[in-house]
Amino acid sequence: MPTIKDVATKAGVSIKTVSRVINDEPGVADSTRQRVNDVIRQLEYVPNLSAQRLKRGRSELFALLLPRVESPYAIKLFSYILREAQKRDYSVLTLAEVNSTPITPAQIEHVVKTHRVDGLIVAPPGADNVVLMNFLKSNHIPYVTINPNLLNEHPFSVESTDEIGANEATRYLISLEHKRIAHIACMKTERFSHERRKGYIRALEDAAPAASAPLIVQGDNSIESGHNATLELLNLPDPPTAIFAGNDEMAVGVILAASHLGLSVPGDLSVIGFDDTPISHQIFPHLTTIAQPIPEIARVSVENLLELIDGKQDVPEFVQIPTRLVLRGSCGVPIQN
Amino acid sequence: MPTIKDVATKAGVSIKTVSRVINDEPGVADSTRQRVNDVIRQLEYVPNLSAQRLKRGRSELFALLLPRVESPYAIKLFSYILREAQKRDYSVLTLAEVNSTPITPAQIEHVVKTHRVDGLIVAPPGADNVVLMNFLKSNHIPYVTINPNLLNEHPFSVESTDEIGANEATRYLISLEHKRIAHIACMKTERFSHERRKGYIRALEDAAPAASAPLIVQGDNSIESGHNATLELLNLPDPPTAIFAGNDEMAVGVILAASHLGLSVPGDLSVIGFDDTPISHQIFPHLTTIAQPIPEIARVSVENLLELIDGKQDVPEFVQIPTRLVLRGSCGVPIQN
DNA sequence: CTGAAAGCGCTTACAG
DNA sequence: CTGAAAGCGCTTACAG
Repeated sequence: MPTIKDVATKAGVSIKTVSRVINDEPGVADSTRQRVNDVIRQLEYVPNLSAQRLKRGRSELFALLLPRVESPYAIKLFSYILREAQKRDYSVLTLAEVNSTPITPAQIEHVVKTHRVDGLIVAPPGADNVVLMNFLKSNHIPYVTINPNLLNEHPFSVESTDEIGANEATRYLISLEHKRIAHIACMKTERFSHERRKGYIRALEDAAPAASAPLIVQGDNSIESGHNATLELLNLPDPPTAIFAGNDEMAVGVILAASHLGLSVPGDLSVIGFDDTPISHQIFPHLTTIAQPIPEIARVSVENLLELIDGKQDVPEFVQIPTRLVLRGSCGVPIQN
Repeated sequence: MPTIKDVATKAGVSIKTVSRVINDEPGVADSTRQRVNDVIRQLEYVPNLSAQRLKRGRSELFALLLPRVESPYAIKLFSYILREAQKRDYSVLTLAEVNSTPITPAQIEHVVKTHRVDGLIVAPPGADNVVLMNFLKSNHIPYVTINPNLLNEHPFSVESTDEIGANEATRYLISLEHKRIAHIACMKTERFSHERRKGYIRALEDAAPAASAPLIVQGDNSIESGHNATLELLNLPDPPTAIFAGNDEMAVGVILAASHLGLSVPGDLSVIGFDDTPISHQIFPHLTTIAQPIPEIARVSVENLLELIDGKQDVPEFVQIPTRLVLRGSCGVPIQN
C-alpha cells in the first residue's frame, strides 16, 4: 500500500503539500495540486484512516442507539444512517437491542469511553432514558435524538411531522367522500400516537359537517389489536366506511378482520396506515399509507451531529421533516354514502 | 484521556511493560502485572484503537456484505455479527442493499481498498457473484461465506442444515399422524430450496407407507405464492391435511388462504414454516417453524474470519450448523384420517 | 505558495 | 522479567 511519502516523492513535493491536497486545504498552487492528484490516482493512494484519526485526536466514529433491530423502522433508519456516515468518512458503532435485551446506560457509558465515540445518534427508547441523557449532557458528548418522546429534554432533535401526516391521511379519506372515518390509535406511551390522533381530529373538525365526529379505538400497535378494533368498529350501529390506522401493522389487522367478515378492501372498507413498513406491500391489497421520511431523517441527523462535533454554533435545535402520502390499493370511494 | 505513558509513569514501569499487560503477553511478573492493572483501572485507561491499528498495520475492520437489509434474516444476522465482532474489538463495515439497489463488485473493491478491511463476511447474493469472489481470491483477501448458493467455489463457508431441518419439519407432521403432507417449494434459484425439498421427500419416503407420496407445488417465497399454492392444493380431489411451506412468508400465505376458504388452522389444516422470521409470531395462529441458527452462524463466521486474518492454518473449510424445530400453534392432529 | 520538524499513542524488533 | 529506541502514517503548529 502506498503512503503519503510515496506520493510526495513521486510528485516531487513535501508530504505536507500532499496532506494539503488530500484535505482540500487552500494554499497550494493549482498546478501542484493537479500534479499531486495525478500521482494519487496513479498509485491508487488512499490515506490511512488510523493515522489520520490518531493525529486528529478523533475517532471519527459515532454511536447509533437503536430500538429492537427486528423492527423495520429501525432497520431502514440504520441503513440510511450508515450510508450517510460513510459518505463523510465516519464509522458507525451500532448498539441495538436484540431479542428485546435492553441496553443499559452503564453499557453505553462503557462503549462511549472505550471507543471514544465523537458523538451519538439516539432513537427511542434510548432517547427517553433520562439517566443516559444526563450522562451525555454532563460529559458534554454531542448527540442528536430522533423522534424522542421526551420533548424539551434534548438540545438537538430530528422529527417527522406525525400530526401533519395523520392530517393528510384523514383528509385523503375525506376527499374520497368518506363521511364516517374511524381511527385506531397507537400506544399512548409514544408521543407520536398523540400527534397522529391530533392530526386525525383536526382533519375531521376542519371538514365538518362533511365528515362526522371522531371515532377512536385504542390499539397497541399490533396486528391483533388492529384486528380486534376493527371487529368492534364494524359492529357499531353506524359503522365507519374508512379506517385510519395509527400504523401499518394495525392496518394489516384491519384488512384481516375485514376478510374474516367477508368484506372486501377497499370495496366495502377503506384502510390507510402509517409508516410505510415492508408489510404494507406484502399484504393484499397493498396498503395506502403515510411514509416516514427516513432517508431525510438519516441525512439531517448525521449532518447535524457532525456539525456539533465540529463545534459549529448554528446547528438547528429542532428539525421537522415532512411525511409523504403513498397511494396504493387499500382506499376507495365508499359504497354507501 | 489517559495514555499508556500516564499508566507507565504512575505504575513505575516502562510503556512496553504496560503494552505487555494490555495485550496479555507473557514475560511480566505477576506482581508487576497486578500493579499495572490496578493503575489501568484507577485511571480508567483504555488503549487508543487508532494508535494500535496504525502500529499493527491492520484496520481491525471487516466488511459484511448483506442482501436487502429490509429482510428480517439479514437484520438478525447483521445484529449478531455486530455483537460478535464487538466482543473481539473488531469493527464492521456493513454494505447492504437498500431498496434493492444492488452493490456492484467495483463498489466493493473500492471500499475494500479505501478502508483496508482485513477481511469480509459475505452472505448471498454477494456470495454468488463470481466477479467479486475472483477479486477477493486473486488479492488474497480473507473471506467467509454464509449459506452460499455456489458450492465448492468458496474456500470457507458456514451453512445451516436445511435438508435436516426440512426433514425434521416433515417428520413432525408425520408424528402427528398426517398422511397427506404437501410442500410449497421456494424459488429454484436458491440452493436451500433444493435442500429443503430433499429433506421433505426423504422424510416421506422413510415413513412410507404411513405417509403418502410427495406432493409439491412451486412457490416464489412470497406470501401471495403461498396463498395461491394452497388454493391449488386444497382443490385437489384428495387434498393434504398438512403443508410444509419452504419459508415463513409462504406459510403465512397458507394461513390466509385457509382463512379465506373458511378453514381453521390447525383444526382443518396444519402448517409449518421455515426460518422463524418475525412474521411467524405476528400471524394467528403463531407459526410452528424451523429456526435458522443465526446466532451460531454469526459466531462461527466471525471466529473463522478472524482466524483466517490471523493466518491460522486449521480453520474449518465447511461448517454446518443445526436448525431447530420451534413449536407454536399452527400444527395439530388431522381431523379426518 | 511550500516545507522541515515534532509528535499523536501505540507496538515491533532488539538488547540486557 | 524489563526497557530504550525506532517508527507506523499521518497532521499540527511554525517558519520562510
